[in-house]
Amino acid sequence: MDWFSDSDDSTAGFATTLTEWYEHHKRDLPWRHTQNPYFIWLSEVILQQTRVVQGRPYYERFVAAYPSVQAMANADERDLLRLWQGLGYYSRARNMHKTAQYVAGDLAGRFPETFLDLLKLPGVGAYTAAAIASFAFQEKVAVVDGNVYRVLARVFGIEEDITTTGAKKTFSVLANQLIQMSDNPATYNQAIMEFGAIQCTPVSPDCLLCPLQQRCQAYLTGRQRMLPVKSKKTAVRERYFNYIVIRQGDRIALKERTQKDIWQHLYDFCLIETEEPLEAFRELPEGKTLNWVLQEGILKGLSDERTQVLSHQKIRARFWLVEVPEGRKVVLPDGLIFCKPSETERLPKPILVVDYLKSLRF
DNA sequence: AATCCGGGGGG
DNA sequence: CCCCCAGGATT
Repeated sequence: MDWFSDSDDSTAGFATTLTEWYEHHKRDLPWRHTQNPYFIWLSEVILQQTRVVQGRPYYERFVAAYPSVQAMANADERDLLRLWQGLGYYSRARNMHKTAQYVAGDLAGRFPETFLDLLKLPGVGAYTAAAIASFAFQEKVAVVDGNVYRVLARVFGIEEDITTTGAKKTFSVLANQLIQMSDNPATYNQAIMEFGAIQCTPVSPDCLLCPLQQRCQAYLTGRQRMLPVKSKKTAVRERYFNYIVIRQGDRIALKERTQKDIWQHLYDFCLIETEEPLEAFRELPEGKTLNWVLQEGILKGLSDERTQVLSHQKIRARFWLVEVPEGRKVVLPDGLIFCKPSETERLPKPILVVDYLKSLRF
């Protein structure tokens, strides 16, 4: 399909209009004051599937903690994950560390400078490679993110399902045709994303004050709400987490999550997952060592159900607080280790666990 | 091509 | 309740 067929003039102004809009409406964001690829890369990884307001404070903390790619390469991965705590999609932090070590160790601290070379970095896909290539190195390659899908789908009236491979190709080709009309690819890329985030929002876009109103197919046909087309709804699976919080004195037993599951390499408590909710302490399945802990321990509390919703799962968790008398020699089940409060604080944990620990102090 | 991977905020 | 966010890796 040729999106330019009827009028070259109307689309020629697209990049210009967006760029002008951007100069008047852009937010003042810290990563917009640098062309250093390290900071650009850091901001883009943080902002993957993450709103600016949520990611920004993390960006500030990462810049302060790791002012250079060498500093990040030398960091302990656990500390990186701890700083990432609460952002989600934790493999991003681990891929970020791998890339930092590769750039610092094998490339003498110099980031790759082209889209194709950037694409080879762990955790850097088509979007992030385009962002770095254009923002840091002025390469004329279009970013295609959720904002771009929405803006292009509406302005050009594209009804392809954005979850399909064919549509991704369509949008990428169009976006790269459009960026050719701009003499400043970095600003243009920023502009179209900012426009999607502020003006052409998913629900109730501000069409009445939109500079593209009269050439927006969605507006002209009243289909803003229908575009972009996105078919697949994620199925959410329910899971029941029964946490045994073993405490002796001020120490609590924690365990690294190493299995192929959510929250990989984060720390939580002794976990017994069941197909159905458990209502009573005695219903817990018995493991040999755990059984001993439960026999010798004293049940100090059972929390109400807490839920944590993930993109594909809904976790329903209850916490059994079990106190083991001090001075008692305890053999903890599989992989659990007693941690002092300062150690516990230092380890990366799911928000579900962080919130429970906060409640324990009161 | 499908599925998985977090957490939060807005309507 | 629903949507989706400056996506990427794995299967």
